[in-house]
Amino acid sequence: MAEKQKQNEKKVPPRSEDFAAWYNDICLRAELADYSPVRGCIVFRPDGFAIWEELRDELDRRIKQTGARNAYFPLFIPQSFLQKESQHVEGFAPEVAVVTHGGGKELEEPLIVRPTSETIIHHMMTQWIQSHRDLPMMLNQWANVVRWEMRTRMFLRTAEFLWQEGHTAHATREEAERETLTMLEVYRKFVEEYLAIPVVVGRKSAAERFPGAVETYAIEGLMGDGRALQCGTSHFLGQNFSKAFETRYLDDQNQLQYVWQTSWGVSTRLLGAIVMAHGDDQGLRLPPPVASTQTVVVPIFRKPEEAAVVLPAARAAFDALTHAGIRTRLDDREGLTPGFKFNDWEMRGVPVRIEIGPRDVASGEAVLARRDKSGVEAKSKKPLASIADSVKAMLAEIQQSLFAQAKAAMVANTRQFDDYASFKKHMEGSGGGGFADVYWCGNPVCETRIREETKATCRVIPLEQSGTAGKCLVCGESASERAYFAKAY
RNA sequence: CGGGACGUAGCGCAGUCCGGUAGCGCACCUGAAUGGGGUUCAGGGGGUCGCGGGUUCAAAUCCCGCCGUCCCGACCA
Repeated sequence: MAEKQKQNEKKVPPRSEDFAAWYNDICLRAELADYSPVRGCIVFRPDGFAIWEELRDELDRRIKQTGARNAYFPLFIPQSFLQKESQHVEGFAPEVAVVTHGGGKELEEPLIVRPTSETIIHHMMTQWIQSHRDLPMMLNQWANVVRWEMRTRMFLRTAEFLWQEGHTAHATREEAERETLTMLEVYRKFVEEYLAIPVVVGRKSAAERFPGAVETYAIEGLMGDGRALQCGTSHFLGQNFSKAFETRYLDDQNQLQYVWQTSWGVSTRLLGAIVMAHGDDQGLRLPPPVASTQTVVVPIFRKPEEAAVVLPAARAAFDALTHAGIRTRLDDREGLTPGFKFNDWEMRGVPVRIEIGPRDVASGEAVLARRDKSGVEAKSKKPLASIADSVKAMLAEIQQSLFAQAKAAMVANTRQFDDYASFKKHMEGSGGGGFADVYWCGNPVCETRIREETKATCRVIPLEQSGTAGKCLVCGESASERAYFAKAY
């Protein structure tokens, strides 16, 4: 009840007090999304969808640079397709939505609403691939998928979500493995550079692997509460699907061969990652590249004669910024105090706010307030004449600083443990606990014990290893690799 | 799917025990003043009390049934 009452107060609940309530409240208040009448589904409001659009456009460019091309496959998939790969069906069947009726009649074969598109895309690839000259085949699609989840959380887990799923087929194992890692690196760079969210990169344990994959790789971020969030995955599928779907080609020796495949994706979950990795007590803090409003101009005046000088100056600044390619808004709403507007735009995460009042017009300056800092550090005066240059430079600095802050938080929240008791004690505490960097022998029994006793799971086995061996945190047997464990979303 | 709570204005809630004119805060609309960090005052609009049935002169309130939502546990991008 206390949680509900907070939503009605003016102030955002402090992030540190109740992270879950804070997160929900921010998503709703900043108008990123709203609940829908359909259980488990959310509505993306314009401010939230704009972030997705910016992110999507940039990632789409980067994906195309690797040689993949976009296509679009149907939402409906024959139920029998899902059943062709045994691991795959086992993993997805429980959460699949099934269409049994259409046109007023029961369908001869039920259709599933795609939870992911491996099966239908591989089915089509089988038709399209005959020769080694048809390879590699690299496809990507931007689509919605449905997974019937029992528990949902805004952006992080919803019954329907938007994503990008890449599917590639290659002549050799080596080439497919290389593609898997290439895309993993595309995701790492994208999430770190564009969203300013630092991640750890690595391989998933067998238990966390994508159903049907030989190997799954992921990038994992750490959220503001110390819990981990999987931000993107890249799977090496081996020949599991090509054997199930008979996807074969004739090689240059005229021998029939099964193709080697990959799939990789990121979803609207990244919006949740942005909120949780950067947000603070005042609300959202958007990385400039994805902010639908990068800067807002707030004119300040009391009397009509002040408005007469301030408003034209504010409009001139707005025009200059817009012409410089900066996504700008002019907040000339009447009847709201400047203080209210400041708080409002801070809550919505706008990176730079520009205050223009009579004093500023007189001195030919404007007050710039940057969202990545607080207090006196956040405000500075800049000449109105070159406002666009100042804002542009500031946006770049903010991007760097948001990443640096998130990186520092991740480093501070990553701890090495070499005895199980202290690890367990640390993870048992309330809150996330951050990343635990530990030696693990690779035995699923040890992994299960950790999960059951601490709720932490193996997030990733980092690609970069020191090379030195140690003893497994749980069983004490020799372990050749370190793994990151954390409580995850 | 198991355990708990809840459903009354757009949102958050009181009223339910003990039946008797539908209430508060926020938001919204109008007006005036205010305006460099969440303004103030005045006036105003808005509800088949989740749905269906029953008891009663009378039901938000009591009884029965249904539906839905949220929280906690097992599975998941």
